[in-house]
Amino acid sequence: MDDGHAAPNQGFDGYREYFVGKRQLQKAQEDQLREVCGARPSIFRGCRVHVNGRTDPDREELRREIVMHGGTFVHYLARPSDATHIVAEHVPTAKRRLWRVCKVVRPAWVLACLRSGKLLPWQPYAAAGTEAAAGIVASAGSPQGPRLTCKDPGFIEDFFAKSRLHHLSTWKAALREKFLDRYLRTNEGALNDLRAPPAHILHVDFDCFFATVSGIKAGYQSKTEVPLAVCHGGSSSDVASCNYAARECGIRNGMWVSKAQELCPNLVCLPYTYDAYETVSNSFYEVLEDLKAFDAVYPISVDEAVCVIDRPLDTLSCQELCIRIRAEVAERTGGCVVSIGCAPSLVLARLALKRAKPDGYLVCVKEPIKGGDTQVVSPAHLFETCTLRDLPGIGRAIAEKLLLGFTGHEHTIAQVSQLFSRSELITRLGSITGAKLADLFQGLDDVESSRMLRNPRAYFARKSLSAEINWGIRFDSVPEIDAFLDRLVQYLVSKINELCMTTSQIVLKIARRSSDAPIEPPKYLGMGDCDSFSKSCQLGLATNNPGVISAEIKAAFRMLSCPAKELRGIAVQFLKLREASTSHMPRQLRLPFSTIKPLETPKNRMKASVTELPPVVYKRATPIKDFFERHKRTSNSPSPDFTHMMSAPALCESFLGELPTDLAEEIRREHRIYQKARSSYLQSSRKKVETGVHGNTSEHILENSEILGPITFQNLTSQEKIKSLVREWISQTLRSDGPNHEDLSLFTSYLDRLISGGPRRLPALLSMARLISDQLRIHESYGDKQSFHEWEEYLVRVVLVRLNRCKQLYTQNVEILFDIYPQIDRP
DNA sequence: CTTGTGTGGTAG
DNA sequence: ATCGCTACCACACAAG
Repeated sequence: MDDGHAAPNQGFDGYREYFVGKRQLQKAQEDQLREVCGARPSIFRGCRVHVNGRTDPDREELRREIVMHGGTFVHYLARPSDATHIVAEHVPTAKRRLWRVCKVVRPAWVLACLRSGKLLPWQPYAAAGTEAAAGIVASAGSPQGPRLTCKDPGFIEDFFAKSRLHHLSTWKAALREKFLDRYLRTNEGALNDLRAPPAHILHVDFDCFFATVSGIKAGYQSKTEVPLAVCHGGSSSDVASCNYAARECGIRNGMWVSKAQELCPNLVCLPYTYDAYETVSNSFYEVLEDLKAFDAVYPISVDEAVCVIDRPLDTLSCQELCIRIRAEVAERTGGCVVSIGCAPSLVLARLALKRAKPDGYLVCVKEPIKGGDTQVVSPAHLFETCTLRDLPGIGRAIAEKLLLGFTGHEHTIAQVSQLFSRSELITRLGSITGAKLADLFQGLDDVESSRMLRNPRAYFARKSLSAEINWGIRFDSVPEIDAFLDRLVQYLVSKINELCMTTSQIVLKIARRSSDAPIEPPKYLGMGDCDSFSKSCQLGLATNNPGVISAEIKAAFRMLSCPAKELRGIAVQFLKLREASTSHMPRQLRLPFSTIKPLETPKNRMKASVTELPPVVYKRATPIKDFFERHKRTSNSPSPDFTHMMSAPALCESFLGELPTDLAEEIRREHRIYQKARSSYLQSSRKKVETGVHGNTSEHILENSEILGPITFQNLTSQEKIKSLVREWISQTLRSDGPNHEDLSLFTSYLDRLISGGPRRLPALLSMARLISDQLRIHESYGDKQSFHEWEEYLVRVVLVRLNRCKQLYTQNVEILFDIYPQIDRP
């Protein structure tokens, strides 16, 4: 095809002659080649090799190597059996059936044979599109186990292991943590005190990172002409990354493989190679470190960093540095290409990087010498050549708000900045976004980005932790979802424990199929068009306790009233993170006061004010968006009726007795969770009434304490007898179904009467809290898990909250550490 | 005015 | 088949 010299321009009659003549010429060339280098090992003896389509290395080079190493080159493949091996980057769809039994290999096979000096098995090099290639991928991935669904226990881990976006997020978080760790220990790798804007900023970024690295791993050169894409497979899988050869055909990241293959039938799909991405990324950051050229290196992502030089440097030195970085990275990463934008601000560096790609660098200076190097440009040049969307933080939605009907890719920054004044931007986009864009138009960094340079400690510090899954979510019933939520919470709790932190606000976010979306979207197991809803929940106390968190999340799911079958996505977020404990003891909850040691010295007072709990405020349960409207919308669906359950005081046990055991069990389980949702509503509204009516609660209670007699529980007055009753009650219910809700209310009201009894009743209250905690500790490894969680929740949400409230009423500056489950170790 | 919740957007 | 994550900011709105 592309055979150096074009076919002679002759008539139809001449073709046969031409081909015969050409074949003789080729034969002669090959004989000559063999003579010239006869001493080479005959690796390909007996092989008849045909090369199909565009390859890398190209057809001529492959031919030379095959012939020189004893093989026969088959120029024209009349029948598949004419060749023993077919070399191709991929199998064209048209040939797939014809070549089904052929050995179709990638050029990498030839290279590998040459390297090892012998004929290698062809199967590992099977070209994309062959059955052998599919077989290799499938068997290499997982050992043919049954595919996991979202109902299976290992689903979350399995999904995350394969999700590119999960990996990107995880890597980013790890890099930030690593940066912070080093910065806090040594102040190394960051600027000490950045008063003035730094002199030079280099934004360094790999060209199509995944595609290049996966390509190299599959035997392609980093700048191959072969169009490559990284994806999981099939037609509705996403192109995670494609190389520039593929982009020339119009293929874009995020596009579906089916669309990409329409645009470019030659496209070669490569599997993800997450390990290799990590390895290359590590080398990348090592290069930046080893260069010792920067005052700071800030991680942006696995394949992207911002390097800062805080001293004046002439333009030529900047260029030399860019060239050096590119060369070093290529050398240390098997040929990967990074592009670089160098400028006096983050925005300009970013724009310069955009224009530098692919495979280049660009230095932006205020006044470049006219007619000088093309790698040096002015800010104005960047504004005239970059589009609105190239600006950081300007995505689809914002661009469309400004340019109705356009995506923001059609207009240059210079054009758009002419169209809008600062105040117009603020009117259209809001005060902060508008002002930010106005600043960006001037080449000034926005506040948020420059915070990274000015205060990296705050910028990189983690403020939340979350996990979400919006693929493969297909449930039939709420208990299945409960089990999933339990696992998701467990996953997050192990993460938060690794961080040695606790959370006091959690959020459940769900995606629910839009009413006009089909049950099954075009993407296999995808979420399709969804509405999203969220419910947040204040915990009152910071905790890492999976039982407490799980119960809240499950209750929150009820509040969102989404029918199980409509659920398409689930997210759980931990907000308001705090350091777990200053004493490094696992799973301690701080209680508000102590009978052991009141703190009085000024020194202790100081300490107490630092570790003091935030005041516990019972939040009003806020009505969620369109709650009743949505409930109405779903009330004729099979989902349980939330408001009905809210008002139902108890289950009729005799009725339940008539039902099959598993069904009755399911109903009881449902009921328990609705009771939780209900009780949190009742408590919060009662609190609202109390604080609303009595301005000064403490005075009122102290007054009452004068007229109250002995405080009883179940007609018992003796503290010891009450305690042994409660001990028995807890121990029994832990081994069975958990505490009865009515019983809990009675006990709570006893606790409340103790509180109203004034400060002298506090030891009794504290002693009850200890008793519950002790019982939980004793029974933790036996008994029913669900019951345990219920008692645990009661302790944290009801008892501890009351103790905390008392602290505000009666005592100040007193604290103890209340060790609830000391035997549980944290990693 | 401040505060908090729920929703939406963006980046890599 | 296919793996549509996650941290963080900003806004609208409601409630005090």
